[in-house]
Amino acid sequence: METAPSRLRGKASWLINKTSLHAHRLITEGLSPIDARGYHFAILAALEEYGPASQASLSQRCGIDRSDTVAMVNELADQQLVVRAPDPDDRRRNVITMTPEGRRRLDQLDAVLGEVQRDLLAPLSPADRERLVELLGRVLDHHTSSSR
Amino acid sequence: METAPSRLRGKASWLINKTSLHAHRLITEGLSPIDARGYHFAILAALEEYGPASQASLSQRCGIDRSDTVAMVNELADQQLVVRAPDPDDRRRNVITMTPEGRRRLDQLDAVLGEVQRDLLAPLSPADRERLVELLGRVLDHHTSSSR
DNA sequence: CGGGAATCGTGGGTAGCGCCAACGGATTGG
DNA sequence: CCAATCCGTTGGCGCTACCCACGATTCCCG
Repeated sequence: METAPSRLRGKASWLINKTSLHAHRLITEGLSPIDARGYHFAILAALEEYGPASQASLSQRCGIDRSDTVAMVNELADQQLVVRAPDPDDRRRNVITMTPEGRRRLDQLDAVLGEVQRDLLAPLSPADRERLVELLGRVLDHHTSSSR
Repeated sequence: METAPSRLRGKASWLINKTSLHAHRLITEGLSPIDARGYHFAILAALEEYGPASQASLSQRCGIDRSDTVAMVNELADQQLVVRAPDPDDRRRNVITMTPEGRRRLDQLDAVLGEVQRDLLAPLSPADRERLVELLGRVLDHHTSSSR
């Protein structure tokens, strides 16, 4: 196999993009057999951590576009993992609530994604994995706080 | 600002995907004003490091699909940064050669992308940036060697 | 209290990226 | 010499992340 140019290998943006592709592939491979996708996990996780919420706050918390959130909530509602009801206090809003099935589904997705993390970070020691997560978290915090 | 669910923040795949998006945004913002794109840099870098090459070896080295390489070489050739000529030794192949303008362009793109790296990794110390690049490099090596 | 600004859900559309299928021309290997 | 392979090229697909526009609702302020 021919090696990648060292100028590329040294660019963090290149490494991140390529790694992101691998991660994305692993995720869809792991999730599509059980008819799920990454966004489902994000939304369920937000519901579990913060309780019932409007679609707007879900999309803001998960970094998903409002339009796309509609589709995700549709899918989750179709699978009875979530209930969408108009908010009596503010009739512009929908209140999205996780069902018990949704709660179970969240655990299932978390297990699958945990497996994916292990595959993805296979060559790294536990300490190195933590270090990577910490570094990326710092980068992400910086960019999401400065842009908002 | 509402915080992302901790279940998401702990997943390396999520952090990587989000960071990749920021990187991608910074890159296109930096490159589109000068009518360039990330792939251009990749191909020029490969040509500089390994000399004239066929499109097939370029796409393999850069991890770009053969189809997309055609378009990229078209764009680079339109801008006189690269010359495409049939290979007399193997008439299936084209030999792609970087022009002096291409060489200069490579330096320009490298400068812009260097700036992007600085913006992207702004919150990290030089040592941390190196660490991040090293960790991602290990991950990437593992996945590209095991799949090929 | 009234009306303009902002918010929410929703539908529609767009652009780029990564990928695959297929083909004709050329070369290689058995 | 025939089959398998390689190379460049075209065309198309699916997904993701966006953006805009719209009606309905609520908020804010004069």
